[in-house]
Amino acid sequence: MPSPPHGAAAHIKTARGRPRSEGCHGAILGAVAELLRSEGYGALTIEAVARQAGVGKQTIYRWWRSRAEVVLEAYANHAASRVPVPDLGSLRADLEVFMVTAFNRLNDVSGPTMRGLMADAVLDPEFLVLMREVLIERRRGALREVLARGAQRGELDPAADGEVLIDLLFGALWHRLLLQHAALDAAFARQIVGVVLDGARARPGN
Amino acid sequence: MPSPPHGAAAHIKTARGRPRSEGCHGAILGAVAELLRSEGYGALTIEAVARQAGVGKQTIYRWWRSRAEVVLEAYANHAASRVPVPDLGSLRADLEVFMVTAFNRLNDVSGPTMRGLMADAVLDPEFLVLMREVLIERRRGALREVLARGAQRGELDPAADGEVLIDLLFGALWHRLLLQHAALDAAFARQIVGVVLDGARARPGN
Amino acid sequence: MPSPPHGAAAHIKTARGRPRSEGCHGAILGAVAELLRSEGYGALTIEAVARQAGVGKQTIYRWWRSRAEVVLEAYANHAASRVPVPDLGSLRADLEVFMVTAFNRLNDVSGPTMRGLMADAVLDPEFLVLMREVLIERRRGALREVLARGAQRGELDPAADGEVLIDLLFGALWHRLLLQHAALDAAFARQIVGVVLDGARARPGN
Amino acid sequence: MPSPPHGAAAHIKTARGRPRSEGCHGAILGAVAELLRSEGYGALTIEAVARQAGVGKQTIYRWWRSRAEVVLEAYANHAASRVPVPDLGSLRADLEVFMVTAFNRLNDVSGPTMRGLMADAVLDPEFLVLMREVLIERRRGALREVLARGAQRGELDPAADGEVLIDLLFGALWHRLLLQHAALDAAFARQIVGVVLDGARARPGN
DNA sequence: TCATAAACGAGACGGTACGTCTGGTCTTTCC
DNA sequence: GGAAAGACCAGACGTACCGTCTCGTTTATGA
Repeated sequence: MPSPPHGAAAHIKTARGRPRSEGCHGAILGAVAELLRSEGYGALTIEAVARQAGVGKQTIYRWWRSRAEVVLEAYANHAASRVPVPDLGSLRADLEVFMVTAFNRLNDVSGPTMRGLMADAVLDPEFLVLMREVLIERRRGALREVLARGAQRGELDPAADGEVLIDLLFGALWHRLLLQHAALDAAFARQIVGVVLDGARARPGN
Repeated sequence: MPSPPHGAAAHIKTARGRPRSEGCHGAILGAVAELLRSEGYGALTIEAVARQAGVGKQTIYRWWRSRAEVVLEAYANHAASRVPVPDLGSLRADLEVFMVTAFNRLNDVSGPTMRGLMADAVLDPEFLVLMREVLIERRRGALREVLARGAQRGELDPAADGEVLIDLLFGALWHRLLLQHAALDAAFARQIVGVVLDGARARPGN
Repeated sequence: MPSPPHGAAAHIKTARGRPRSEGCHGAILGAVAELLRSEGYGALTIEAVARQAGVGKQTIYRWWRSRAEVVLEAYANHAASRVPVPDLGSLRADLEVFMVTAFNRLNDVSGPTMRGLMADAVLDPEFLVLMREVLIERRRGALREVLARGAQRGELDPAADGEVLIDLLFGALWHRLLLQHAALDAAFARQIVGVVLDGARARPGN
Repeated sequence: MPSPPHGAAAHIKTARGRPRSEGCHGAILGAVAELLRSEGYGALTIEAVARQAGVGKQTIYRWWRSRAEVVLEAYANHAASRVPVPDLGSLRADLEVFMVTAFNRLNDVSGPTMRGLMADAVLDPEFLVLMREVLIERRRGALREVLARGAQRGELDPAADGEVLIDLLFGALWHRLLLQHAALDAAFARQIVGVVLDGARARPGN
């Protein structure tokens, strides 16, 4: 993420005085990553980040508007910038791989962070917009690509609305991620892709 | 909700001391409803509830463990106790009606509350368990009933896993509710039910 | 009192960050004085002081450890810094004037405050030490001076222990102040000084 | 102390209903003594006493008005009922023995309790009256007796005011007890009695 | 013998204040 | 003139006691 966040916009002019320290910026993001790892999202307060990073609170507020925005950038930096788009020649295979890849990342480390970000987004409309743009939309785009490739191959009913399919697939993912009532595993990936492609309706000929 | 909440559990025996006042209990829930309506989930603090209800803070903590638990009970009391299960003779119709009914409730008033509850559940594992039990599971049960009726009628592929279908349908609902990137309307209900039943795969004969 | 109170100790070095606001410090002491006057020692809570001074509670705790310490400083500021030491050429006259002066101050305004401070000191050993240092010892010193002058003039029995005389005189003062069983008036001053100098023993020659 | 305390006054009439339990009364006083010993005056709350005594709070309030009143009675019960009045044939000896006896009791166990009672008395005028009556006045009376005996023997200057002497002697005692700046020991007893009887003034002939 | 009435243990109740924590903002000095 | 440091106002947090108020139960007296 390039991240000249809020306020800094349109600093095309000379930028007098001491330039903003990239070192600070990095130290803050590093502190966030460290705290997420060691204490969890709940313990992540602006004050704790400032302490951990050896930075004044004001410096954090100069670059970001809220805890959630810092975390979002720290998270985006480290892992999410590239969402790989599989291309195996089959829509079903592509979707399954895509979902399993996403599941794996969530199960490994990023699950708690994503859950925390979503919680903050729900309570903070301004951040919700940002998160949709830099996190959600990026992933929807990747999935959209997969679907488009399938459509080109003629694997998709032309009447199907891609956005709805994306809502179904990501919806199922987020549902289990947030509620934790069942695992995000390969079986689940296969099942939701199966239903979304084939439907659950009984068919005479089967 | 029957709700002899925490600590009071299983006091079938004598129940000594002054009994807890149902009046207080109700006043608190009423205050929560009022504050949710007038100020929103964010402004809902224990202190504000106590003030509004004319009650000591300790009295709230005596009945509930956290803000989220009070809200959950207030919400469950007023609207959620009865989840209607449509029975129109067709699985597709039943599902569509079920989803549209849910959407309407969310669009009318309970959307913000549900979003707030989910945010708290994500940050508080203890509450997550409670919320799954009294809110989520109740709704899943209703949907499960609808699916079971369809299966009995032979409308469902016997190989389909009901829980997965439920995750897909509720996942899509929660996804749009939380991210607010698109409306929860009848069209969306029709679309997701359509995909879940028929699949999005292109079919030669169609 | 110069008063860079607790925690700030020995900051001879640079003192980074925003310096503590003398304005706040003064506003708090002013609020304490005002509340003591209008509501009395009992009504003086940290929260009331913060409210009256337009200050956060934390700011009070940053400067002082307890209610009693704030009051002590407020009191010391306004009245006690200078304990006048009379010098009339006679030990008896000096002692009587000293005691009457002290009585007058207590009868006018500072009586209730001194009683409150003593009550807190009795229940809080840490504060007791502080109070002895900045309030009691200062006054004992003044009385010690008076006695020393008398001794120089040869008016005191060289065998007499000054500290014991001070305990007797201040003891009598505090006794009536705390128990309120009799007035602190000029007659009492004359009487205790008389006994302490002359004794109450019957003497043949008298 | 006979102690049919407050409210019960003048029940000449039949006294219907269940009579007050002497067992409770005793259990409460015992709990107070125990708590004073083990936790100190500061930790002594009505709730703690009720818990320790296995008694409802209301029962305590039925007999006494405040914490201080319970403590006062517990203290008076166990030690203070009899203030011994020495009679050795000499005023000086009687006074010294009286003071040393008092000092010893304070140094042994009752010091903290007396200090706590005084702190409460200072903050609670109603209790101050009670404490003067049942604690202070009793002791002043004993000392008054000693002085009267001395006067009868012609050992006291007839012009001396006994109350002032008492204020001086008890004042010195309380002063050191409350401020803890020096020990209450036999030397101090001898010194204050010496000054009060002989005076500290230099005398030509001595 | 049984009704009345007060005391009892228990603990919920409305309050008040506590001391702590965090959020955002501001005000210094240092670089 | 940016940045660290940290003081500032504000206000919620959860806890501790306060003194009062129900409860159901117990223990007396008096009808």
